[in-house]
Amino acid sequence: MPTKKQKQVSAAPPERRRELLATAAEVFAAQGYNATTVRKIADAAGMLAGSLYYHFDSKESMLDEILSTFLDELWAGYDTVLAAGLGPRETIEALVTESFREIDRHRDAVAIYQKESRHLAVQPRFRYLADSQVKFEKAWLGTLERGVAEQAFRADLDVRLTYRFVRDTVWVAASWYRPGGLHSPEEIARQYLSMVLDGIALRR
Amino acid sequence: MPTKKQKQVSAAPPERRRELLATAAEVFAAQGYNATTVRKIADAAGMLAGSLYYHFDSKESMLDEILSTFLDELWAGYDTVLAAGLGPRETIEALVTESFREIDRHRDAVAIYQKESRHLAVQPRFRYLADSQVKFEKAWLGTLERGVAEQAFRADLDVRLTYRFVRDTVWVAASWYRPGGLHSPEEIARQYLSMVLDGIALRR
Amino acid sequence: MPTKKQKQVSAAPPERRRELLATAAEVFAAQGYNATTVRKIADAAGMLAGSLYYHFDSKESMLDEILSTFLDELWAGYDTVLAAGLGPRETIEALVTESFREIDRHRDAVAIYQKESRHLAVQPRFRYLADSQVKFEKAWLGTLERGVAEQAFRADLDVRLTYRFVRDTVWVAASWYRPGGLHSPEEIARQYLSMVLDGIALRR
Amino acid sequence: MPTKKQKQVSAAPPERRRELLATAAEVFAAQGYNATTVRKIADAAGMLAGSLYYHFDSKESMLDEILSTFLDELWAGYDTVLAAGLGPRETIEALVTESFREIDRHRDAVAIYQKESRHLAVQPRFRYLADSQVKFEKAWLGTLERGVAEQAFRADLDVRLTYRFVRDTVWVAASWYRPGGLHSPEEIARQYLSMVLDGIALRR
DNA sequence: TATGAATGAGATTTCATTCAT
DNA sequence: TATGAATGAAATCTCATTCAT
Repeated sequence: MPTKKQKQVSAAPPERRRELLATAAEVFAAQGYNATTVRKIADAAGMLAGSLYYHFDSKESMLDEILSTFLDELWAGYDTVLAAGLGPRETIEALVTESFREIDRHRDAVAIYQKESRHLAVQPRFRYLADSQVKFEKAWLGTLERGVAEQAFRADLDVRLTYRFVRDTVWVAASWYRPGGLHSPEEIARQYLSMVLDGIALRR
Repeated sequence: MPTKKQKQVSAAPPERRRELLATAAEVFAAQGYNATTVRKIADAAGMLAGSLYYHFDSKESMLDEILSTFLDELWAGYDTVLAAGLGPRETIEALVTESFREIDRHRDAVAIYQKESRHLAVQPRFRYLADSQVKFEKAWLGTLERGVAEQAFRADLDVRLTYRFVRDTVWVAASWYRPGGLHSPEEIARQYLSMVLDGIALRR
Repeated sequence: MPTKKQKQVSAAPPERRRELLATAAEVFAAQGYNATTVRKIADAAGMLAGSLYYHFDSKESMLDEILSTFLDELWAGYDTVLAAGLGPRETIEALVTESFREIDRHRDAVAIYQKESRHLAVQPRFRYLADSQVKFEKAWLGTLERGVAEQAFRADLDVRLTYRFVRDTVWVAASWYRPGGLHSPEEIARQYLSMVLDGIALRR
Repeated sequence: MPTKKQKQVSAAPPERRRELLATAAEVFAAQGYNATTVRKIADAAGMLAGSLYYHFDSKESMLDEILSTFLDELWAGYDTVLAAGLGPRETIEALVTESFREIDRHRDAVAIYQKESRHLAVQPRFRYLADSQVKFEKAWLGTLERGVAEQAFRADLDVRLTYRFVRDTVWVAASWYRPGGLHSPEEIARQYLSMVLDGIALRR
């Protein structure tokens, strides 16, 4: 039964949008949002700059949709993990693994997020970035604190510093990660977790 | 390393220049290079946009001077460390500590470097960024490999992954570091090293 | 007078055309011709912008048809009045009454005419607006002059000023007139004529 | 003592602005706001389109400044009249005369106001147009009502209709008025008042 | 040294119009 | 008849840069 492409019954309209957003995300990630002209996006999509405005209100709304779509999916994954009732170490392991999966699925969006979220977050339109940031910190920092209390994590470290360490460590990976590379997201997660949890020094 | 452009105006008091560059760096770091208009810099410096051109050739040359000054100093520090003939673990410790000191001294430049160096490096004018990158990798990766060989570091990790892990982990700190905060650069370095080398998990 | 363009699509049901023109006229009148996008018209008509082009050549041709239809009807009425051989005062009364009837029937067209005719008239396509203007002035000014000569109207006024006064006085009414309001066009005409002819001051 | 141009001591900066606004107003009045491109304004001012943005934020802000400046002056004049404690007929006479003086001084702004104020007034930025409208109606309608009560004006007319009649009759004059023409504003006001108050019909 | 005004190139956006389906 | 997608021209606006004073 050679149905290469199942008919998009009701999911028809967003199809083109999604393609265009993927293209835009690629260019944004590669060149930076501000350095990206809509003409570059249109070129990459094989159309004229003005034509993009049939699909989107503005360059900014493309950025908005890219980021919010990513964050929605990220939180779907995180919320599942957080609701699973795991111990602190297992929660951290699951969050890190989930993060690398998201990087794998949304590499461009993550890269954009890394570079732009800080100065975007002050704009009302992008308030949700700041909100997400807060929720994010609550989840990770809370887990780390629980881990210290339950003697899963070291107590001699500034927990806030630890939080930043783990957070940055994971997410900057998006800047060099290439989907379809040598390592699967799970494999990268495994090695990262090993380093983060046990260190890189050889134990004697 | 960056070859310094000839100073543009003969006897421009270096004092004012430095102030203006610091101002520019602050704005670049906060808003991103492309999103920063010369007007914003001028506003922050209390002058009109056109007046900046008495001091600098162009917006790009400000960026250039900020980044090259930073890299010059960074390499002065690194080269001293690398010439000291320390063991691999001690070398890593010294490099990390030196890195946090540079973040302390050049926070804005580091933040700019993080955000912009990738797409700048392709321009001839900023070739030195790519050169530095190569030299940087040689120093760190080499030290890590030496450490594995000398059984200072674990052999079961992908060393390239380890390199990125350590590199990113240290430098992203510039994105949240505030000079004059709770911890001195040395204290932060100490804790970071402890995490990187020994992990955050409690050993039983 | 406007020479009708050939109907663009052979058997386009004139019914739908008329509806669409009424819709277009409404939007033109409310927002101004230039500020009206074809999308706004299409929205108001419950279709997509491109679909309008099945019915009309262009946005301009809609405007053309609205204005020429209105002027055709206006002149049918005026010509009847002018051919009736009335005295000057009675002619003015009849013209004013007829004008308010036209405002009642073509409110939007009149409003558009008021706002746009001056700058449209220079275009060849809209030459008929200028022609109408000339014919209009001839009819009114002539009647007023005849009235002065026959001692129906005051001789101490600049007749040109009087002409403008009467003309404007009547037609601006389209800007506030709402069909189906308190007063019938005939009643408004009566009161306007009373003011124009006898003034608003109480006679002692 | 040939002082052609007194030195503009403190009023220096707005000089250029005022010139440019006058130019813009001229073009807006002639072609309509929407049909006027900033390029046309710039051409008329002998500069490039982009250069206008050194002086103004946007095309809209030029319009805003033109209209608000006009209304400020108008109300200064009206308020003086209204505060003078005149009888109703004398108040109407003074308001009409003042109106023609404003038309003389701000012909372009008045023409723009006539054409654009209705659809602008719905925008928050131009709320003051609606406010002014209300205040305007209060002043004129109030005076007319007082005049009816004090038997200065006819009681057999719909006063609201009378208000519109007088209001429109005066202000549309801006559409044909040319400063420096045959009649001074005062002379036009005199004849208009004569028509409005006593009618154009010859009394027997 | 700095200002005020402008340039000119290019960016984003708008919109009437077209056209295959 | 209408839709969905696009074109292409032009409009508004931005901004690094220049320059006379």
